[in-house]
Amino acid sequence: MARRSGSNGEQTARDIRDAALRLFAERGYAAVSMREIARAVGVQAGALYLYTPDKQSLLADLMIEHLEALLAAWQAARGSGGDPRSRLEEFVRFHIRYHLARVDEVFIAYMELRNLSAENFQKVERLRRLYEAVVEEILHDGVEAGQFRVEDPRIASLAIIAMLTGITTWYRAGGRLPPERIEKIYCGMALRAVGA
Amino acid sequence: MARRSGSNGEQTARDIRDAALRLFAERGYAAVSMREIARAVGVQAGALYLYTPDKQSLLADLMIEHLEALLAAWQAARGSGGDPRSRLEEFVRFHIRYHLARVDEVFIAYMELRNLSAENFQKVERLRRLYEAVVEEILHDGVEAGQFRVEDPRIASLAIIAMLTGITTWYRAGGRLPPERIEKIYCGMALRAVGA
DNA sequence: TTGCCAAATGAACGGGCGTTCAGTACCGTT
DNA sequence: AACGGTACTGAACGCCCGTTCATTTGGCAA
Repeated sequence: MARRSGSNGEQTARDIRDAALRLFAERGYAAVSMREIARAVGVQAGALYLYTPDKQSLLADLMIEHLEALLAAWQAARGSGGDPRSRLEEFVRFHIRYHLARVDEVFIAYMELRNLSAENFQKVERLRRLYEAVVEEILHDGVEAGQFRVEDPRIASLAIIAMLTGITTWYRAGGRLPPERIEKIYCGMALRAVGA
Repeated sequence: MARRSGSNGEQTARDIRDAALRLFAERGYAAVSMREIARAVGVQAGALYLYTPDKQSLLADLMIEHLEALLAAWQAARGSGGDPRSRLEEFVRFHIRYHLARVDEVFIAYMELRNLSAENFQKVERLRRLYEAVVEEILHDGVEAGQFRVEDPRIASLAIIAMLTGITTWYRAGGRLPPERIEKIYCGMALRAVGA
């Protein structure tokens, strides 16, 4: 056998991406071998190299694509302005909804930073900071408008993001609380945390 | 060469523990080899097996010892009672102080859960839940006493712990903010988050 | 000085790793 | 029916992995 009947390059590319995402999230980048990814896709290990230059890039691409999609989704979802209080609420709801639908991507983007090359790490770090800046700006505006009571907007933004992203470590679809309920609870906590 | 002059079993055991801790935290359990740990200690890989049955146990011991020490430290540090508000503040300050002094242990206990055997995972999970229960109980008491406004004590405790533990991902000794300042900022946010 | 235990060596085991590449099967076009 | 490109195989490369074990050395007591 060589080429299999009905095979198609674009489909295989997607399959590889999906398998790598799932396996990396389940067991960690370093613990997953190229042969395992290949087996999950249904090809030999060598075939993976038609779609990625190396294992590193497979990971880096997953992370970068995730963060770029996250930022793009926020740009698309955010309203045109409004007061800081409602902007923060909008952000919290967006963040939770987006992250709960993509637990694997989020997990990887958090856990596998140290397996990136210096170059890829910088790219990811830049995107992450852009996202953090979204919250920081809202908090900053809220302080200026006298709506929030925050000692240090940078720290507060990190605290809120950590609080929200922590959900992905325990959330299971069909668990005790439905997503809307979780959204509401965290909204309340985040707003109160910044004195709104 | 076989035994080296001045060598001592207990010292080597400590050295192995410390090297494993540092390397696992730096690069991840799966990415660190027994030979690397041995090199950091200054022995051959085979010598490690005089001190640990296998690589797994090295990781599991680090995590279990950390969590047991954390719980013991809280028992020793906690006051005799007081109202929920001051108990929560006491907890937040304790948590931050303890965690900032042990970033490597915390990092490992967070990141390497999936590299544990089922048996070791359960042990660790049990200890982690005991620690989470500390916060949950404070919140529960605070709600009963009418001091806190919390929709779901379990969720709120996870949210607070996630917020606090997130500090370890960006904190660097000698950074912009001194630990006392960080303590104060997070204390304010945590208390406000639960409506205190 | 001999004997013994503790502490460690270093070689070996079987196996898996990421990656490369010459060769091959399938497919759409001519 | 022949062809050319796309998609893939399967074997091989050199290397590193966790773990075991017979052997060697250092220190101490008799």
